[in-house]
Amino acid sequence: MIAVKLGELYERLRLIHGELGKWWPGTREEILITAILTQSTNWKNVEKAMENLKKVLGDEENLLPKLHNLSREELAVLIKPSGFFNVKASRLKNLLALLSLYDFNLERLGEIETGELRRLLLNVEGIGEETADAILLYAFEKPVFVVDSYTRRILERVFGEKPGTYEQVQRLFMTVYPPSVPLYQELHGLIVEHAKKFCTTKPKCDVCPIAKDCKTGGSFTR
DNA sequence: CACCAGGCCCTAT
DNA sequence: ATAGGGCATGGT
Repeated sequence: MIAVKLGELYERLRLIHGELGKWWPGTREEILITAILTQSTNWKNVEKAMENLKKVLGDEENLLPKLHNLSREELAVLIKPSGFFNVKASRLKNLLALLSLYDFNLERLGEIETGELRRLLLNVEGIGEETADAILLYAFEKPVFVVDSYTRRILERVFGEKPGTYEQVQRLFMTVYPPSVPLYQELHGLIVEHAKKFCTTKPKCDVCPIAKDCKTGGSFTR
């Protein structure tokens, strides 16, 4: 049995899934929106909700200011397919309120120091660590690694590791992998895509190419 | 029919 | 710190 090294994970996943390209679709404005819509929700449902929004607001720029002018109730109806529509409508409004303080100028927001911008996002009710980091990595292109439930699951199943806190997992990845926006974007996407195929709640290790190196066979090493 | 999906917040322990 | 419940639609 071969021990899988965390540092080899990216390469292994790349060989299995190829290049993802732009994994998180949409403009930066859309990414800010979908980051909230996708919370614990299938991407298909997020797409339906986004289509509703575009249908009403048009699919060109300035989505955010237009959204800001909708009421929470109007918003809730439009994003219904994404589930949790009441809480998500509030969360979106909260984020939009923050963005409005910067006149929805994403360029200017992007110039804010990463740690500071992260704090701003975390102060928004409804944005937790994962959503904040997803926004930082995919919308603002900051080299911050995103940790989600799949990342923990893979750490657990493939490496037999107790995941620990969000920060611990994030630091682990960011220690092993050098800070790189394309790398972090791609690696997180690969983890999600791999997990969706093989690391569902009912593991499909029988058809997973790296299952033979999982904790049932391999061991974790740095 | 049951179960889950690219979380977060609040409460209780 | 960690566990559990609520939030809700649509796909399998």
